[in-house]
Amino acid sequence: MREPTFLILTALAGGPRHGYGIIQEVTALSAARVTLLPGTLYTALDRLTAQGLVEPDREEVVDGRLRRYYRLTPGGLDALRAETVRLRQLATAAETRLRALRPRTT
Amino acid sequence: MREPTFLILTALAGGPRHGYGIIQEVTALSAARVTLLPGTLYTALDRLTAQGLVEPDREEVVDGRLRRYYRLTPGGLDALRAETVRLRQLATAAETRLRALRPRTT
DNA sequence: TGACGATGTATCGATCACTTATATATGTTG
DNA sequence: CAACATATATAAGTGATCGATACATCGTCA
Repeated sequence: MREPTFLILTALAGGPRHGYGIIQEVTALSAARVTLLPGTLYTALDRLTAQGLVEPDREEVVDGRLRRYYRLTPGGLDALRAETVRLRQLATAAETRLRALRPRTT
Repeated sequence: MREPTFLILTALAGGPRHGYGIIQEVTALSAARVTLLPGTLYTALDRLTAQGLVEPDREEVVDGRLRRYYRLTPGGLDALRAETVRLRQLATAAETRLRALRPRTT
């Protein structure tokens, strides 16, 4: 799973969101480091839906504009949990080696 | 940067390694979760060399077989550090949301 | 009123890292 | 002598993302 996909699932862990809302949420939770492009978002939502990690929630019309909401499935939540563990393990493994590289330089 | 690339840099943070040695190192530090394939490794080494993150170290012949060693460049070390911070932040952001999802279920 | 930017969804082509498969060669082990 | 570990290399294919474009509504500003 790549970064944009991971961030989409993370955003949806905060509750159902519509596409544009996910973009804003991802911008916020990544401290503006990642800005989802429409091409990435909507193809990812289709793919995640096909994989059963995400599902349509509801549709609303606000100010004449359609909002299509999505939510995490139980499987999507599991996938997010597993992926989070994986990322933390990767980070920890690298941090251990980086720390060993400068043993008390101070 | 994808997982295999990250693990290659992490392996090289432990000192210069030759290709096959990197494969073994990555298997070890990922707890056998990731097994680098030759196609992934050698194309990644070429790419990382072209990007200046890795450079040739030395060559040895052991038991009639060539070993081509690589080492991290200062830029490669910086990239690994930055990437590690990024992964840690991603994991932390997701963990925060996952924790909020079940507030003291016990 | 007319242009621009924010909101909102959609799709196509290109890129890039990775996978899969294959190739070649040597040393060790059964 | 066959199978496996060691060691490097490359070509074809896949899949997620990027970049670009498209279309429509609403609010703002000149």
